Amino acid sequence: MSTLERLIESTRELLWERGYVGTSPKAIQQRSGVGQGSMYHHFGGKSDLALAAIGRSAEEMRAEAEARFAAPGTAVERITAYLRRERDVLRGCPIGRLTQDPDVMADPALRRPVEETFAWLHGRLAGVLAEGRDRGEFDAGLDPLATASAVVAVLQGGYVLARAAGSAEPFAQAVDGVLGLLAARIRT
Amino acid sequence: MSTLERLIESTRELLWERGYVGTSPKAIQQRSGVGQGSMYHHFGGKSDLALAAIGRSAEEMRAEAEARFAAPGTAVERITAYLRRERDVLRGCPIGRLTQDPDVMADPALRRPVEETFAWLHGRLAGVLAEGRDRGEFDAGLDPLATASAVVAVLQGGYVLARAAGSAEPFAQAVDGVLGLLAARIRT
DNA sequence: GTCTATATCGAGATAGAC
DNA sequence: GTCTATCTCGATATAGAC
Repeated sequence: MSTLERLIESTRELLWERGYVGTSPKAIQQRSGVGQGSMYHHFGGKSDLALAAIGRSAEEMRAEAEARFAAPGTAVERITAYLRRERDVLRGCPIGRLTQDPDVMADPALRRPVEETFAWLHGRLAGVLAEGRDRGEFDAGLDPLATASAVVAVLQGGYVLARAAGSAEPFAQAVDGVLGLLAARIRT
Repeated sequence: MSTLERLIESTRELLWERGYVGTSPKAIQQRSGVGQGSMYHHFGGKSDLALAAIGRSAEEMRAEAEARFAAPGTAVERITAYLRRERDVLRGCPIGRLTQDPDVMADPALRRPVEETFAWLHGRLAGVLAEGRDRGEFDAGLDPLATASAVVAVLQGGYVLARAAGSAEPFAQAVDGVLGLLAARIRT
């Protein structure tokens, strides 16, 4: 892996584990095995590194979601596949966790990818739900926008509950919970 | 307000705004107006202050929730009141945000109140849902444990979405979403 | 109880040699 | 491009006077 690549990946991991405030340039150098001078040659500083790392996480998150949304199947099947996809629950969401980082939210450049990723996700999920409703899979009273927000929130909140409990179980239970509620809206 | 009180309150606010890693003893002294020597006289250090502050937040969170759960009304009415209660959405949850703090989760003493608060909340909500189901308010297929997890997750995830968007709207939408799904399980 | 002085270490860079 | 030296602050205390 190239020096540049190792810097971005190490920053990504550290932001994921410790957040922006909790990540130091020195820690990035140690994890990547890249020297001080080299790091500052490739990047302007901590925020510059973070921008590259966040961009990559956002891209990956969208690709993972899109793969499920674009797959064949009913709306519920695709949403179920999205929610139940394999993931390291206790690690949490690399983008969602940044939301709690005051220095990230205070910097427009770092904040934009966070905002855009969730806006895209919400819109895409609402689209899948609207499509399902229009095809007659759901009863006509289902609200695609509100339901999409609830689904995304269950994911993000599921991570919180899992970390609080030190176990992936609350996450799985929360996902089961929304899917159970959603199943009741399927037209028979 | 007493010196001790000001220290705890200032720590509580700072943990809420900036997390444990992002809060320094100096910042606590400045916000509280308490001097260095005085602070270290009353508390052993940063983690000791945090323990007192977290304990207070946890207590408050439970009291706020219990007030809604113990009120008169149907299960859905009480859960609606809990979810729609007035709150400063963009500030987020003082306990949930700690979940993203590696130094909090690594310290058993700081972690315990976080874990216990969510365990209590989940159990209490599941109890309200089970009671509603047993009274015939819901259809018998409703799963109280999974639904309770989903409801708590929507709250915690709603904060994440709101902060990402810089607006309280996604939170309200997510709450509307679960309540809309839950409403469909009410026996007519 | 509260204050000021002092100490150690890491954060976050910049400078210039190689 | 990479390395080492150096710099300035702030984080997090401890010590001892008042």
